[in-house]
Amino acid sequence: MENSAKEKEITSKNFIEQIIEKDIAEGHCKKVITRFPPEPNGYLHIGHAKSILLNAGLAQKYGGVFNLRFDDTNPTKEKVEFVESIKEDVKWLGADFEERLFFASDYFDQMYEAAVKLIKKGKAFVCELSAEEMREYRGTLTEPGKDSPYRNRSIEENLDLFERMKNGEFPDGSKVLRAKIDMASPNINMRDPIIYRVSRMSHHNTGDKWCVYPMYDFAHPIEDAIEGISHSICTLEFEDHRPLYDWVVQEVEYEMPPKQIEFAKLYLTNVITGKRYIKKLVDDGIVDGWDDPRLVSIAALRRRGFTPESIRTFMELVGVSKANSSVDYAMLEYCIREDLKLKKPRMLAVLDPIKLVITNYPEGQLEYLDMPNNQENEELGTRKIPFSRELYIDRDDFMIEPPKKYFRLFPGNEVRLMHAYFVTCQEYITDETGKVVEVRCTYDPATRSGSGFSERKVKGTIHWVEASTAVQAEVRLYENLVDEEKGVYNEDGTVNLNPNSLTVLEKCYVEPELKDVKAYDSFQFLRHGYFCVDNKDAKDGKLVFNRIVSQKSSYKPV
RNA sequence: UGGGCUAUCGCCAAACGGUAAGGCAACGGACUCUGACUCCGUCAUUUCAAGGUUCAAAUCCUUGUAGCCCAGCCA
Repeated sequence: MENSAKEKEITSKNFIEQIIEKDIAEGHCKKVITRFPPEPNGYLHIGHAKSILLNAGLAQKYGGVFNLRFDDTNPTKEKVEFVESIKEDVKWLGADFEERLFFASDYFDQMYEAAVKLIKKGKAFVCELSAEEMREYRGTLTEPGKDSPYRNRSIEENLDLFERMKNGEFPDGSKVLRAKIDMASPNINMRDPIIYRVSRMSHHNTGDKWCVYPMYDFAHPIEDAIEGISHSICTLEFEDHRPLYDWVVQEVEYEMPPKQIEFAKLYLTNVITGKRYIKKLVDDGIVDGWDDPRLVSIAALRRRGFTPESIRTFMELVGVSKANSSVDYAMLEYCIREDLKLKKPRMLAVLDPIKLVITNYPEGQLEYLDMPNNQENEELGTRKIPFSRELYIDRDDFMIEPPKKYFRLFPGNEVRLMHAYFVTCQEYITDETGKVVEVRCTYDPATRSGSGFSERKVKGTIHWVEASTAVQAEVRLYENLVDEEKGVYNEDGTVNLNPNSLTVLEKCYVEPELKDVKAYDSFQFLRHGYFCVDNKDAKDGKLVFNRIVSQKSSYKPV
């Protein structure tokens, strides 16, 4: 098959690709090696997905490799359960790290040696200032700091002290190892930064072997250098750390040192990404855990029914730059519609049912009609759908007094029942409150779908399910978790919640074909949008569908 | 008020001194057994602002303005 003209390619190169290509051209980089280096201290969200797919994509594009490395240098915050969930999410996104799964903690020996090397070069010293003193000596944003009184210890003393720190001879927080750089630097990160701290704590990977743990600024460049990372891609807030990164790789004397490149994080409009806010929502029972479909953790997106493909496309559309920006959620919705459109079967589902009785259809008769699974993709084949005298239709497909340009059912009007017959509304029945409970129609047998009938046309086509064979299901509709009008956060730091972020429809009817669906199966429900079987709640026998995204509609009732 | 970074359509984002790509959204219209999809059309005489250099500036220079990040023994 030829690529159709609609296949558009992004031809421009982002700034990182330009840097990499220049490095390759100038011989600074033999092989492109990238990495995603999460700290295993929480669940991944869509922001991480950008970094994962960026790094993995770059490696693939330039024939290099991509590593997954856990940056586990601070045992106080890390847990093995996060290691597992992160591995799962990265794989699900399709970022292939193959066997290259690494842990920063596996490099602790090398980092320790590197620290010793710095001490021997006179570039690091053991400091005994307390945390508060350290802060005072550091200076401020506008004033330089001053040298630690411990800065000029002899190399021998530093070596001895550092070894004893490692051996656990000193309590937590009593001593640190600091790089000797410049207390007057306008860049606070260069004011003799701490590179090792004492923490006599058990580590999830190395157990009780270590009593000292390296700081990020020291550990990270070494991790990158050990793995031969060519381009160490991180977010903007680390820009100020780059001089220190470069200092470390230079002083530890790595050949072909990695190059740090920063890009802007992904923000989405009207979503909550802050860990502490989400935690509060979970604790308060407002959302159903970290994988609540209204959230944008990878687990939530998966449960909601987003596909890895759609997220990859999204990241390509969003692009990479250094400008802080917030991408419209509609772009994500576009990507999932685009991905599912031709791949998924289009099914009949009635979310808010009213009964429709065809008075001139033989009682007790059940016929099966042919319906394509997806009219735009014949490969998905066809199926048989049952039809009889009694059906369900959606409440908003009938109106007693229709406004102008309403094409669906109303008294006296004829419409097509999708893939079935034309029906004309003769009367309707209401309950004591005036609510419509039943619509009574007559049908024209000559108008059967596929029969080639063309005597007359109808303006509206509505969807339906056969009443006796229909399967009951629960459908959950999601809206933004936050109130768009008011903005995400209040002045007091609380979140402006949208009270209608979740609508549960418990009495929906879907066609019998959907009886045996599996978790993560997804479908288009005609007129309603795309839906995914809930993998969590579907387990206890209930048939639960999450709406991934609604169908677009240009019809605006007046 | 020290340092670093950023500013191009409602939202992303190209353009690298040669006369403002593209996508999302929106809005018209055609088509339609989904008011969907598809198709066709509209949508920045101007790039945060003001000056300057140049035959030519979003791109270079100057001076401003706005936003983000940095003073963890977190990453």
